[in-house]
Parts: sequence; C-alpha cells; structure tokens
Amino acid sequence: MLRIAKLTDYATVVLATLAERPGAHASATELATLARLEPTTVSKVLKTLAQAGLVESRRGAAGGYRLGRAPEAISVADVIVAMEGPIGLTECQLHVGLCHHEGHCGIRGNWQKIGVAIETALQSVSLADLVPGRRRPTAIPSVTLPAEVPGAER
Amino acid sequence: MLRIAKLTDYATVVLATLAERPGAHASATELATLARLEPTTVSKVLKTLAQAGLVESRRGAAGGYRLGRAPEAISVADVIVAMEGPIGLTECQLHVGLCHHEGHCGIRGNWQKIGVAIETALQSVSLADLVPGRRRPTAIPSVTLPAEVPGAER
DNA sequence: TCAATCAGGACCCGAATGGTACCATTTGGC
DNA sequence: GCCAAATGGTACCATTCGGGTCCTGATTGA
Repeated sequence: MLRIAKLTDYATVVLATLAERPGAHASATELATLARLEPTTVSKVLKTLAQAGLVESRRGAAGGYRLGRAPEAISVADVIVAMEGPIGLTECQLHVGLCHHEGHCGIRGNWQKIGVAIETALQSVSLADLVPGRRRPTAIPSVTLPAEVPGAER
Repeated sequence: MLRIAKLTDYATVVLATLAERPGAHASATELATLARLEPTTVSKVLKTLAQAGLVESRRGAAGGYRLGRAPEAISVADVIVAMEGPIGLTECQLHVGLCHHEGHCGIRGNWQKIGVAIETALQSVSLADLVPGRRRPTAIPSVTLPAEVPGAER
C-alpha cells in the first residue's frame, strides 16, 4: 500500500505526454490516443490539472491543453497535490483538532516530520525527470530528513 | 492524500506503548487502555503485527504481547509493510504484467526509483525515534534519491 | 476445572475510488 | 449566423476498501 491513486498515475502519464510536445495545444482525445487511456478519464484528469494550474486550457474549436509551466518547474509533489490534495501520511498531520488523541499522542510531531521528508523527496523530482529520454540529469539532489526527529514539540 | 491507513497509525501508537515497557507481556485490553483505543481494534492490530513478527504473543492466562525486537530494530517501514503490505506508489511497481501499458510507459522505472527513495526514508526512522522522550537522536541519516532517475530501463 | 487470553475467521456498514454520461459554454471556421 | 469542436461542470453508479464488531476455538496458568 501507501499508493497514489490511479488517476494521479494517469496524470503523470498525460503530463509527460504533454511535455513531449511543448507549446502546441493538444485536445483531450488526442492525448488519450497518445497515452492509450480512456478519453473520458483523460478529460477528467486534465480538468483537475487545469484547476491546479499545471496545464492551461483553451476552449472552443482548435482548443486543448498545454503545460502551464516548464516541465522542470512541475514536480511530482505538485501533481500529487493537484490530484489528491495536500500530502499527509496521517489525518492529524493536516487537520488539527479532528483527532481526540492529540493531547496525549506523543508521536504526532514525528509523523509530521516524516511526511515533510517524503514531500521534499517528491518535490525534488520534476516532470522533466520523468519524461523518458528528454532530459538526463546526472544526479538528483539529496534529500535529508529534518534533523532531530524525537518527540520534540509536545 | 498519500495517507497511511488508520490501522497503521494505530499500530505505531500501540508499538510505541509497548516500547515503553520492555520485556514484560501486556494484554491487548491493557494496551488499549494505555493507548486510549478500542480494545477490539487494538487486538486486531496486534494480531497482524504478531504475524509479521514485530510483536511476540503468549497465549493463555497472564499472556499478552511484547516487542519482537528492540525498538531501534523496528523501522516505520517495517510497520507499514506489516500492516499494509509492500510499499509501492503505483500498481505496476509491485506486480509486473498487470498493467497493459507497461510496454510503452516510459515513466515506470522512475516511479520505482521514487518509491525506493521513500521506502529508504521510512526505513531510516525507527520505533525508538517515535517514542517520546525515550531516545533523542542528534540526527537522522540523510536519504538520497537513487542516482540517474531518467527513463533508463525500458 | 476454570478463567483469562490470544487466534482466526465471518460479517457489516460507510466512504472513497474509478469510470461514465450528460448538458452548458466557449471558440473558430465556413 | 450557424455549426462543429472542444472544454467546464456536475451528477451518477458500481465496485472496492477500510474500519469496526462479533463469535468460536485453542492455549495457558492458577
């Protein structure tokens, strides 16, 4: 487990397809053909991505979608956040007050730090890194877990 | 999103509770009281953890559970794997052949590397680090994404 | 022998997910 | 001016999954 949703996976594929044809607008059906996905599903994904600003849409005839930013400026974390909302391993990481164990749960702060570390890792990988053969980075910046993970703030 | 299941969260709390009383066996109901969780839920969690070897069980009167290994030897990744199965962000990361896009999907290998990076990060945090006030590590080992993330193996 | 405790299912309910369909709106071209 | 193409938005449904509860059997110590 610890999966991302299928739609999020599709989103990365669609975005990668878009990254291979920069500038021009591509329709949802066209992208679906290229990515070999269901047109309706691709359309749904693109709508969500457009709301997040990751793709720009143009309506009407000869409309379609194109990347909202350069592939290097779109991280995997951006895609996940756009499709699934804020990244947080636990519920209490996002919404304070919902969990009635907050008062005595000593490991809450640690989960938050772990989540931050994962989010940082996902932010360090850009869409350009995912597109096959487009860019070939020599190395990915190293990711460090935030120091002192112990039960600090309680 | 990108959440862990609630039961996994409970598992860390229960394990942390167990870590605070090393050696002695504690019953499921006793642990539930300490962790302020439902006894039946705690029992369910403990059964799963016992199957994975993270806790040792003793049946009968005066039975109960205790940690199977030292808290330092139990990582957050171990807990997640025990409760939810292998860590994998995407379906194709775990089961080859299920996805009919494998042949032409260029970003599959990259997702795998991202998953490995996250798993490594989770493995670097032990149960001892989660228990409040028990150990206070000066720093957590840095985690580096595996080099060359480009669409290599295709 | 009995009570306490774990082991292992079976079961149910609610929520989330994936997928589809429908209609309104916008745009460009004939 | 009209029509086709395309997105925007919403609603809907089937399925799966997670969380929680309950029951019965096996084991152990007093």
